[in-house]
Amino acid sequence: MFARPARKTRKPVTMPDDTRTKLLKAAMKVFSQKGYEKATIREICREADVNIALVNYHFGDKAELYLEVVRYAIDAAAKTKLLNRAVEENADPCDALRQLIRGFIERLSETREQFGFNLQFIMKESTQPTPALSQIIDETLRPLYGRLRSLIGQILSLPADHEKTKLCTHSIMGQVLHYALARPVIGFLWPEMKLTTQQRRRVADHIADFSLAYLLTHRMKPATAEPRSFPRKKREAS
Amino acid sequence: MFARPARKTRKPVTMPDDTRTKLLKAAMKVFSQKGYEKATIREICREADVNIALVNYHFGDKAELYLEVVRYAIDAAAKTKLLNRAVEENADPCDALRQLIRGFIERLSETREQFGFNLQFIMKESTQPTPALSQIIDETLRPLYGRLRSLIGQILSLPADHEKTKLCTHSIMGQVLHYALARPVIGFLWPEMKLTTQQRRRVADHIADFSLAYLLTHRMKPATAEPRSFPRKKREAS
DNA sequence: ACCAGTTTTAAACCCGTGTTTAAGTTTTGT
DNA sequence: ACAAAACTTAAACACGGGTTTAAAACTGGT
Repeated sequence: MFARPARKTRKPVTMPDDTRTKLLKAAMKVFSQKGYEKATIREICREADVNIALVNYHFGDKAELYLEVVRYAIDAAAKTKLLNRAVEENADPCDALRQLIRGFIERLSETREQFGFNLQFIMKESTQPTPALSQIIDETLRPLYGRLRSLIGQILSLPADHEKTKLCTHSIMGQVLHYALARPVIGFLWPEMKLTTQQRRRVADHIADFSLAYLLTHRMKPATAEPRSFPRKKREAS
Repeated sequence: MFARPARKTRKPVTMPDDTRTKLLKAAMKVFSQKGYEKATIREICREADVNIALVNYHFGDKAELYLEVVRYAIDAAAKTKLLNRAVEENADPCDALRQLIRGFIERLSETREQFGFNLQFIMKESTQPTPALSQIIDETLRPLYGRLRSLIGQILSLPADHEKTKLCTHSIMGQVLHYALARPVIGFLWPEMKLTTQQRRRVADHIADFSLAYLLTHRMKPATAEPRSFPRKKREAS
């Protein structure tokens, strides 16, 4: 409401260690578990074993702490280039797509890992966007979306921003996100379905098969003549 | 904490009209827009043009009001048998599936309509389940899930509880829910994409085409010999 | 007209939230 | 060694949430 007490020492001279990062880690954990709204700064501070006032001292307010956590997570995510590699290493766009889906699902699933839940993060806010949402999307989801689109465009022999390309892209994203987002619902409907490592792989391959069935039969220029039967269970090392 | 002032007149002798239903309608609206947590009793009462204390007088507390709203919505949903009709009226399971997807997307999209957002309701809770979730799923989502599964099982010539059947079912549900759930995300990635009535239809048909491509080429018994080319843009009256 | 029961009202209550204060303690530069 | 800056602490503050109260207004029956 009124002016904040002029304490804006963003980056102190000391090592960027101790309290600030303790808070970041704790916040990361709590935010990802509870979501922005339900996460309380008291719990974060308890988790970090730190005084309540310190989050305001170091970050200003809850929203800025959240943004900082997001940046932190994004940074960590940028280092795991799994998804990019999938595209670069595979000449065949179909293989790249399959790989991309696998990596995506892997990332979405490993919630407990230290840097695994970036995207889960994103989606948790998706039904009621936070101010951070647009930034998150800009910095992580949009490039991935573009990559996916150009890949699918390749397969379809269509431009990346063609409507059909986009529809297909969202069809695939929808399937992938479903398993990450609606887990509780799936749990009720399909109790035996635990997302173990193997099953994740099965699910990913299913999504790839399911989607390629359409993509391969709807390419615009059937360059290699007739729509050949699909390489359904084309397994390969990750 | 301690005993509630013994006012439990669930159904008064007077017509079940006025205040109680005003509250139900308002609560339905607000809950569906904001979700359980962020919806405030004060806003609901303001919306219903009614005193704050009345929700506690008529329903006990917020949770019971919520449950009552859920029951109300389920009841309303049961009356609109759009989805069931889609199955009964179409001999061809593919047509039934397309119709089902259309109806599903329609239901999910028309948030403003009086009884449109039952399912939106459900999904909003899916990332952070409320106590009501299990009941909702049992009473509405599960039968729909079963219907979808048996339909897909028919197309695939597989039992309804075969793993592949389930995977395909979730693939389709994933796509459909994606457009309802992750709307904000889609909005960022694809700003031109407004879900108008026509575009909803396009999306629904795309999902149907996209999914049938796989289903029709992976039936177990290719009863009618070769996998015939798909009836891609098979429009028909709703 | 009166009364008992039901419904409504305005005002509070209690609690948890994010935030701030004012005073302490530690660290740092000189 | 000493002062200034950085950091930490315990305690409050302000606000909004759900809930409750006690009294007023409204019924319907006799």
